[in-house]
Amino acid sequence: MENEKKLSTVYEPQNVEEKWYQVWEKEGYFHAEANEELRKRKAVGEAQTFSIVMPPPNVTGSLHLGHALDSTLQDILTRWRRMQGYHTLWLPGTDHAGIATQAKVEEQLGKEGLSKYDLGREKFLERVWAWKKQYGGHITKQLRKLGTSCDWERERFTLDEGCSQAVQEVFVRLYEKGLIYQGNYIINWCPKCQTTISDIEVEHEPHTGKIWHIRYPVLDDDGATTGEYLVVATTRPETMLGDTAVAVHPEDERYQGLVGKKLRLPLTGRIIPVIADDYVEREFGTGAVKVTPAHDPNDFEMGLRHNLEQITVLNRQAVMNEQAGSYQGLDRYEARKRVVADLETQGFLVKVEEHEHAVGQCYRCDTVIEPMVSKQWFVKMKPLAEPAIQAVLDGRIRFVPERFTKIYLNWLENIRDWCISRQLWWGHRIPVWYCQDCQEVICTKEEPAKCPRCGSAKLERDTDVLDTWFSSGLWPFSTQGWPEETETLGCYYPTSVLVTGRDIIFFWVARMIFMGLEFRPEVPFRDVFIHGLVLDAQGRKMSKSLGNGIDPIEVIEQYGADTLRFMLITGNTPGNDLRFQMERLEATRNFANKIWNASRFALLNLADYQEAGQAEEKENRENTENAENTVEMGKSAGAGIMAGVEKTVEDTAEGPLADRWIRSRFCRTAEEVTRNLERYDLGEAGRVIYEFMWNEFCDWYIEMVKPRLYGKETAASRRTAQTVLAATLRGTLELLHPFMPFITEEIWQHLPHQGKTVMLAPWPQGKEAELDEQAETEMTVVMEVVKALRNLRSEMNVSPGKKAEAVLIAQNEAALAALQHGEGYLLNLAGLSQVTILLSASEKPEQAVTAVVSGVEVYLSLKGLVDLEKEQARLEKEKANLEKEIARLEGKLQNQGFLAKAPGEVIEKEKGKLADYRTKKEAILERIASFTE
RNA sequence: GGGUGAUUAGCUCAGCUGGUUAGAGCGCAUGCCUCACAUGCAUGAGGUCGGGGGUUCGAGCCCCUCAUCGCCCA
Repeated sequence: MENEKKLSTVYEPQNVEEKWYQVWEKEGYFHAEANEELRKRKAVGEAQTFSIVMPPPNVTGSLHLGHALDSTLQDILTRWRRMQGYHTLWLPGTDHAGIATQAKVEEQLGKEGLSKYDLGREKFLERVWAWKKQYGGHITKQLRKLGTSCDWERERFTLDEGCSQAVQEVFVRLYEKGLIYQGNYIINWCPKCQTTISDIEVEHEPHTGKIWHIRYPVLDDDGATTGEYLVVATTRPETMLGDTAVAVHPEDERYQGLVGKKLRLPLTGRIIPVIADDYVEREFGTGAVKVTPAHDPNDFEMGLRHNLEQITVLNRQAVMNEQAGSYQGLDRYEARKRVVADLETQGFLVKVEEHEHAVGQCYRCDTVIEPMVSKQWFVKMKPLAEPAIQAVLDGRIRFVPERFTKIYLNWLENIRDWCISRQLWWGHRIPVWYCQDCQEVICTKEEPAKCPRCGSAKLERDTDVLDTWFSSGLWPFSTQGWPEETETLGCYYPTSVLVTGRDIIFFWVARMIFMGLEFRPEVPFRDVFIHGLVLDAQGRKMSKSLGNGIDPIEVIEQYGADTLRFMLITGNTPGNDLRFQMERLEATRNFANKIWNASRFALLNLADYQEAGQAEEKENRENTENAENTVEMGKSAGAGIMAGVEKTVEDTAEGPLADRWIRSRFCRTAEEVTRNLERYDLGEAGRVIYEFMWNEFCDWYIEMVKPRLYGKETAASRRTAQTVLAATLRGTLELLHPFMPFITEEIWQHLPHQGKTVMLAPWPQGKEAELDEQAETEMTVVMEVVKALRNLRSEMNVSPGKKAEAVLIAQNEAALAALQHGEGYLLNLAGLSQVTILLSASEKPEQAVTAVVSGVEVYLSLKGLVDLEKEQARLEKEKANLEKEIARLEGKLQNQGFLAKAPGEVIEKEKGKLADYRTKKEAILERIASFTE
């Protein structure tokens, strides 16, 4: 029995969450309508739409905390706007993730002792599709557990038919416009993944390596050695086999005489020139650099400037090739050792030093990238970047927080062409065919039957696929049916906001912007809302290798999705990283539990509160009859009372102080939450609700209305309390719903309400009529007095059960009124048997301890218990405190500069404070004096 | 090297356009199983707001500079 009772006081999210998600999805609450009528109504301003495309997670991946944060933010915005009456579309989907997915399937094949070449392209792709089918639903199921209210009916996949159409269309159009070209350039080659990767997929990690100083013999005009040497410094000696020059700075005096001279490359004996190029940093190494145009991006550029030969010495496995002479067949690191050893024995090695430098690695597998010259497809970036820069500069697209604008602009302003071909099989195959007879290059959406130039039918398609980000870049419109002019596009494009992590601005955000601007008349989204990363408790990135990752699904199972969501978004401010701390998770779980118990309290006291509106109540019950977890909440009120609630709430303008106060506070809270949501400060919005719910609603309001609910006052008073309690709790749950969708729905269903789901309840707005300045001021006085009394009790060790007597002396009429209105609360909340409220009494209590709050002298009678010395010490301390403040304020108010320059209201405020402190001090002094009499 | 963020209570973080006796949660101390909640209630202790300059009547907030940590770019 006792056990059972204990259980019921704890909120158990598991059943609740599962249950409600199914209802929501089944009822179609997530679905966004798109039709001509809506488009027209939107056009004339009769309807508003709100749309987000979800950053598509890797189709075969699992949810991590980054997704959880990202999705929670999007869900909050979507649910909030939906409640505000917007037509909302949150479009979900997944990404085919070229390299990642292919690698997983290859790994699987490897376990069977097979390689993709054993299967061939077609069979291999069948395997990948099968893999996708098997694991592809995993992450979307996980997203559902989180409560995401996205329109699953519109779920898309970057490799589905529609998206593929869009990709082909875009490729062909860019090709025809000359913005896609094929060429031999230096690219980043990953020897492990066996594909090119783009510049931003290369990560630069600092490494402690070595730098070798090598002497290259100088030749005279006849090709004979002069006995002179030019010493170069390099971190990659093995690439010297592909050197085609040595470069020095044109103004470097040390080497003035050498420019134009020839050198004999050690080991190979090749004759190479000394060139002058201002790329060379004079201070670095010896100021002379070997130039290997085929294996270094900077050398490549230099090579173009000086028309140098490109000699490729490494093959695609990063093994030395036939150009490497006797080093052929050696891995690049093995070759390095051999080259160095040979240089040393042949006397060309001058010295070796420790050297810290950045090494480019593959973002996926960490393998050191090999820059290589290779024939690849590129997107010409300058013409595309320009409008993308402009759109942000002129404010058509806005970054939130604003500081990310600069990061975006910097990148686009220094952009290089984008290598988009990948030597993979899993992806969008490049829509280009080569005529085997006349070498014609044919770029077209439909497979051509014959060569348009020579008529040959011997056509072969390009074997490469496109960078995954190429298709992701089209996501905002490819998912909405483009290139068709669909109703969805008409209703929901441009999208309202893009929500994503700051690590993905270049990869994705920038590309969507320039693609969107190129292919649609408008920007793809208005706002870009950037959030930080979720780090572990020590502030490190979560990673597989560190093993410090936390599985959001485990968290959800243990604490509930509501808790995870709320914890993730209230833990920091926009754009900043978040440390994931279990302690905070527990604190948030406690908040959920607090809501649960406050609601239990409310429902227990609303059991007889549903007589009116029987019919609607019945309907309402039908909606919630599967609410099994809440048997104890079962006797809930129906919706029919709503009409009565509205009316009664307004009537309370003259009603009990507590009611007027909480309604006023609720209105302000609603306003503040809305304001924060509008500026994307979701964390602050959440915190505001938390504070209202816990501190004001639970700690004060509920405590204040208990006597009324327990029938200690009139029936009318009880009924009003019920009305306000129900309406305020319901409203707070509505405010909280976007943040904690499950628990709010569960409870909302049991409270008096209208409609079928809190998801579609109107967003609470602060009603002007319910704002009540006076009630707030009076309640502040009451609360301060209660706190003062509690403090006195605590300091004087008055046991909690013991009732005490208090005398309160108001120092002005307003305070007097407040105390009179709040008398009942004072008795209850401060544990008093009796309270005497006076206006400036001549006689003050004898056996009592004292405190002074704004406008009120507080006396707690303690017959025979007052330790005079202790009490005096306490008062002296308070006096000192006040004197310090008074001195500070006096100084301030005597400062002519302050009086002359500060705004009037600030001066008034300071004067008010000073007067208040002086009155307090007055009272304290009087009290102290009374002891010494 | 360039850019950027952080630095506020023991810990994790708030502090919006400069004016509060600088806040919260956790932790800590003390007292409470008060008929919604001990995942709770009440009370309290704890901060020279990283250092140094400056602007201002007034700086946690603005400017300069230095330091430490982190991220991005080269």
